[in-house]
Amino acid sequence: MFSQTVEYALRAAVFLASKIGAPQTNEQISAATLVPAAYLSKVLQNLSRGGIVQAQRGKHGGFSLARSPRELTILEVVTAVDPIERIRTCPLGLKAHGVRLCPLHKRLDNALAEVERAFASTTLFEILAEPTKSVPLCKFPLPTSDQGRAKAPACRD
Amino acid sequence: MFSQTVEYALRAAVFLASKIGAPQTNEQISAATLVPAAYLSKVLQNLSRGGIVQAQRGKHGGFSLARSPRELTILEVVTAVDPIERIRTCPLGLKAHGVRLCPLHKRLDNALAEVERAFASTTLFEILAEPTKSVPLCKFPLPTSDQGRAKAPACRD
DNA sequence: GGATAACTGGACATTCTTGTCTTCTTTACG
DNA sequence: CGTAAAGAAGACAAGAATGTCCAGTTATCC
Repeated sequence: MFSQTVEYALRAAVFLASKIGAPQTNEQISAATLVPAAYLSKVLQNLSRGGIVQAQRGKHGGFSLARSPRELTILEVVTAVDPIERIRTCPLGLKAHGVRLCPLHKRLDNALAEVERAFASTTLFEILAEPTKSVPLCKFPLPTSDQGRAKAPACRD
Repeated sequence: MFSQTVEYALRAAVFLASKIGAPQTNEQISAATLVPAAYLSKVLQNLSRGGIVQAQRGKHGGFSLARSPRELTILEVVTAVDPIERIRTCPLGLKAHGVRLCPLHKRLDNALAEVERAFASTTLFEILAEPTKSVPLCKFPLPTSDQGRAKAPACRD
């Protein structure tokens, strides 16, 4: 139900959030997130236009998050590439319905609202900070011992 | 975020729910729901295969709900034409993630689960029974007086 | 049983999403 | 300044979703 583009954008954003201060090239992001490089560059362009990431051309260039992972939400990433379209007026174009949606569309819109709310309430930071055995984008599970727990393990880079 | 097909299927299902005992032809449903007739017939075929509606060929034929509106949920209609695909395994195909989704995909899947839950908890009957000024698929708002409140107003047919 | 009404199924067209490729521009570094 | 690294932009290809059309099949009625 979420588009491929949304999935790709989130992978890229989460990856960049784990690389603060170190711009990543399209190739590097592609390798880490398993998103086709040629398409990823389009997605990153949209994220750039949407103010989610910053692009730097030339040698030593690449993409980096434009804002702190602590304030960047899933919703903002999604909105930059494939905005959730709330149902604001009757899809049948019935004038009588206008702003007041019928019970059917009210429920559909409520579901959209709930998704929006959920996405708006999670930051990239939270996703990276969550203790889990499945580190985002990481091939290897966290060691169960507490060796190397000092910081999140570096993965796929 | 919901496909056109889902929107169309729900319109048709709600309409049929308001016409229990009276099969409606593809043309009638199309006229009432403003769904292109040629495409609607495909949607209805899927609803038929999914056991949501019953098709009757020949003169006086048409489509009718296969089950009671009181037990038919939005989710069942949606599932028949365009199932919500929950995220069950890591979309990157990382073996280490397997069944345990990473925090990112866990949240995406939670959103899907929430939509599923919301859809599963609403029946077609509830949608028709809800007191509102915007009757589903109906061109005209309910009269504010209580004349003609005996049953839901007939609309678009 | 013939005519008519209606769904069925398949072929086709159109549009949108996803994906690829090539050329251009910008930047850093020697 | 020249070269190489990198993103930007546009054209194009493939596939899926949406939409249209038509011939075939089934059911009812006279």
